Amino acid sequence: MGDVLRAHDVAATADDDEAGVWPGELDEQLIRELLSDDSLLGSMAPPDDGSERHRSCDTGGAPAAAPCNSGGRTAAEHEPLPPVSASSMALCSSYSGPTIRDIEKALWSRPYTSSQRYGSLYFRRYGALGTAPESKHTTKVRGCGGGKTPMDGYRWRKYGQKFIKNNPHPRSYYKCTSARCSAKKHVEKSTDDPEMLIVTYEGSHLHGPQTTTLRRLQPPDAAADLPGAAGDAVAGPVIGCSVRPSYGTSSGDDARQEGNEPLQGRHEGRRAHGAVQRVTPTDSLASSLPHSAAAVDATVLSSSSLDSPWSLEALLPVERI
DNA sequence: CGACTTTGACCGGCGC
DNA sequence: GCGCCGGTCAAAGTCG
Repeated sequence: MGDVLRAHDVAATADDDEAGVWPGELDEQLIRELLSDDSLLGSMAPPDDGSERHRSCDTGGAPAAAPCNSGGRTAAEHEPLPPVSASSMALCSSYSGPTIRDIEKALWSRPYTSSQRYGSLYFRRYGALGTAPESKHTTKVRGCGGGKTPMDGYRWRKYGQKFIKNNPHPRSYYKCTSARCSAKKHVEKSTDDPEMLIVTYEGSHLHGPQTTTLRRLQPPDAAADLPGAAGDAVAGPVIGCSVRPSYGTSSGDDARQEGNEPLQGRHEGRRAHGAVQRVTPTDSLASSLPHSAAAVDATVLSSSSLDSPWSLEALLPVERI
């Protein structure tokens, strides 16, 4: 992490001289605000052993959950963490999500150097929130049973769905629910193999993986035997397949929708533009009830993914496109 | 009631 | 200029 800090400091200094487009103070203030969020704090546990147990970004293909912007944990390392509540302690004690090392690696997996990254020209052109073209990446993941999308530790809000030309399956559009985070993704089934989902991430997260909101917590009976759901409530970010019924993160819901065939009759005529499909609550519920956990692809919820939910194994980029 | 999804409409880029 | 297409918006609906 020290490397990140150093790079950040150097870059900030350089930028202050040049244009002040990306002042370090602003950076840290922003991060500090983001980290002040309880849900985020819970997910930002201290590194455990710093070992190579988590290989989140080794491949450079961790787009799925890599908070690849803003120096991630920088401010938190500068500042002592605020006192944590008992619940936060509980969160941390059972936390098995990304470590600082993961975030660090994610940061350094970016295809540009620190000077490029913080260069004023770069930010003048693309803005400071990580929406540069370089931050767009596509991965191919295996859908969880029924075409469900593995959760990637972030909370997404669906804001659109559309049928794309030459693909019988709809593409769903998601934004990160975190305030000021510009990360987006869209998910669509592969035309070649409906079991495979093509997930395209655009922009970068300004924060670590997110827990779900307490309001959305699953009743114990429904979540108890579900690897992803069980960890959801107490163990930080959820990675893996969503088996949550109708609520939870959107990344699970997208799969819920995509697991159903489009309503041919109603929207066939306007597929190419604005075509949408409606999934009845009954269908979505049935397809995502606990029993479907048995259908979860073994490669998705491997033991390693349970140990380190934020690891890339859990994020399942079967193939980087 | 708030969070979230659905879905028709709208907008801008691009090729012809 | 026109039409196609992908991406986004926002009101309405859904759910617990």
